[in-house]
Amino acid sequence: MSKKAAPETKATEAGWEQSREEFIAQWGALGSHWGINRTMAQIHALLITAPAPMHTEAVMERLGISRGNANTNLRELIGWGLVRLVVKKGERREYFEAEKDVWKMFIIIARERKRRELDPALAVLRQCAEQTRAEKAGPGREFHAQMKELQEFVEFGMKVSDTVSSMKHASALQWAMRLLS
Amino acid sequence: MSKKAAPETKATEAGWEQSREEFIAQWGALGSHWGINRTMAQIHALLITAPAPMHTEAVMERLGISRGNANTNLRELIGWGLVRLVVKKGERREYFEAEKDVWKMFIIIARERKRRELDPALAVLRQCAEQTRAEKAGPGREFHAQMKELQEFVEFGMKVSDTVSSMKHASALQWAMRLLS
DNA sequence: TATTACTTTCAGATAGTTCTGAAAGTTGAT
DNA sequence: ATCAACTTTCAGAACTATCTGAAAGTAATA
Repeated sequence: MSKKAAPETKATEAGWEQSREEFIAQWGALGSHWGINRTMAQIHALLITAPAPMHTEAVMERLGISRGNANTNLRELIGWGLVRLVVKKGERREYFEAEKDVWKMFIIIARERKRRELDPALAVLRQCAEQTRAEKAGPGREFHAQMKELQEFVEFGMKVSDTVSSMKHASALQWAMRLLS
Repeated sequence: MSKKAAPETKATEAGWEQSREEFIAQWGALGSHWGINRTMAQIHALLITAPAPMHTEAVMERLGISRGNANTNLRELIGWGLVRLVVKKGERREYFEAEKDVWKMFIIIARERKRRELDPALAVLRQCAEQTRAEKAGPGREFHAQMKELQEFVEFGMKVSDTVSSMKHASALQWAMRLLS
């Protein structure tokens, strides 16, 4: 009875484990739409629903993926700050644990997406606006105006995003409540 | 002098056309990070900076892409509502024109992303929360709580997004200003 | 120093996405 | 009904992203 799995891990819980399976699979599929790769999203889903930290081997087995794949995507998740490395004393291998607080997750993802999607866009817009500043009339002027407008819009959006993501959950909630009412 | 291009289209404007080239190329590259395909983003960039509506042939030539590709992506852009079909009387072929208002563009994109990214996520969460409602204790209960929490968070975010994207530009601006100060 | 228990890397394989171009379809004019 | 001018479709080609697995790397222990 003590050879492989922990005593209560397999027998009792068919119920929620089945939902969990579903959640992992679907979350993975959604990852694609979110610009996150499928495996990474699946590992994330697996870890946020894990009752305890898991090691690489366990992740590999649970999702049926290769060691290389598991390793790369775990590192990537750590890079995002969505997963932490946990060392258990007396153990060599590394365990992984996901950030479970929803608001923190949201902020992390929002920041990262801003960095990857908005920052480079802004750079392009600024450059284009700059280069055409001298245009005095005609389509050149129009183009300049448009780049400028886009640039300002993006900058504005970024400010809003920064403000929100530096709020504590409670104050964000309060603020949003006011908006909705 | 009247055979092909409008009189001032080619001679004067090397300057802004070069920036425009840059904008189109970079915007296309960014499209990938945005979950939009490169060609679609390029066509969009081309059209929002076009002084006048363009037809398929012109788009193909300007971007060096095939007819099939141009056609498919133009339709897709129309599907998003980012591009309108324009018919010129006395002409058979279809011209295309992009929505240039930044706020309108933003709303269209926000709605579409919500539809593609949030709606399906919500469906998964609801289902998972529902299926584990009966869990009374242990990891199953934890899982249920987590799905519920995520579900509520997403629902809340959707409400905020709906509220914002039904605002007129001016009131959104005013609202955001208050937030930032 | 050698061994063991892990982690990391990366070349090539696989899977997924996008593009081409030619053929088929449509529409309006004659 | 036929034609010319366009638009749409789609099978296969080209490209891109992701994954595998085995080899190389690392670090603790004896």
